[in-house]
Amino acid sequence: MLLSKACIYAIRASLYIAAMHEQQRPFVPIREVSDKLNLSFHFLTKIFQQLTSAGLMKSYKGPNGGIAFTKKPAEIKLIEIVAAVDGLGLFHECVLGLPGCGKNKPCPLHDKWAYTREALQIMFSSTSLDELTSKGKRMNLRLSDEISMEDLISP
Amino acid sequence: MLLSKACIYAIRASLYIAAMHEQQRPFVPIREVSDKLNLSFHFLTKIFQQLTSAGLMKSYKGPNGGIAFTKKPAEIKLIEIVAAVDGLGLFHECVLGLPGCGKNKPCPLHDKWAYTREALQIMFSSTSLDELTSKGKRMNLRLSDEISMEDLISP
DNA sequence: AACATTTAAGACTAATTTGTCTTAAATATA
DNA sequence: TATATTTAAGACAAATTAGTCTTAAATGTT
Ligand code: SF4
Ligand code: SF4
Repeated sequence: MLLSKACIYAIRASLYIAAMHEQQRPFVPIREVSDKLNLSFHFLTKIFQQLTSAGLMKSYKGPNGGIAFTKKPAEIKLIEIVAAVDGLGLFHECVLGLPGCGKNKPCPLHDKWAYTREALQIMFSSTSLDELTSKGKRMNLRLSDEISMEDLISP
Repeated sequence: MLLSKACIYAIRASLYIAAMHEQQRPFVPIREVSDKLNLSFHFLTKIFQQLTSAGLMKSYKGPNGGIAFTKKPAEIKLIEIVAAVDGLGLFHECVLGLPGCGKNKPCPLHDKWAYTREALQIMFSSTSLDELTSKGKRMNLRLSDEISMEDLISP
């Protein structure tokens, strides 16, 4: 699996929150996200704690509280979420799990892997949340096996 | 992590066996592989069982026994090993873990992911074992944090 | 036949990831 | 102040992956 479950959930949840952000609802309660996306509330809470401690989100307790991004969704790239949850190893490490990739003489797999690894990195670092949410309303970005971005146009 | 540990070990071990194959030693004892590559003998045994039951390898018991490929290393692509151990999900499934990728309207991530996913698939399906072992002798393909392909030229 | 070598199979343990639950702290509102 | 809402933190449990161990079966050698 490319991304851990926690990381996948983090991205899906981020897309939901980005969509709410566009509707002038910066702080979204975690419970709402977990309900809508059919994710475990407590598990999601822990995931969001990773995102907040990475500086990507801020939280507010109490009624009308919730979590919100610290930047506009247009400025948040998917790779920041991946980095906060799974780390950046995928984009730097050896596909065969050996230490010190490409440090000395590169191996014969290296060129191919380095190319593919960079394609991965480019994909995650060139895609912003708002790009997906705005396109998602037209293009059927699903956030769970039940709901699409389209369903979120009016909450 | 892109590939499971089992899958990584399978590839490393396959490269070792392919190198031995080129030296006219088709059947290699699992113990030799686990010793040289510093892998758990029993764990590796189970991994090889997956490869044999997938038809990729054959085994022979008793003295001078071991395991060997059923085809020449030139004809074995890395993706066959990945398929036998981790399956082909990586090359077909949604990066966000949602079912039915691209079935209905594709999502906005789809084009990017489909491209990257195909790059992965091409990398594994265009690379054969002998390509790595023969280049590996010149180019420093490591099989563990200790051993390079170069070290295997004379056993 | 007896013995040593080697893979097969499966039970078992350990580590990691995933998910649940409880309690505490912060905040808003009445 | 009392109460309801919400995140924080951490203990706990379940599931998956990784790794170990024991016994059996097959094969070659003496
Ligand atoms: S050079 Fe190739 S095998 Fe060596 S560490 Fe990098 S990707 Fe892995
Ligand atoms: S279209 Fe995109 S989000 Fe939808 S299943 Fe495929 S990769 Fe995943």
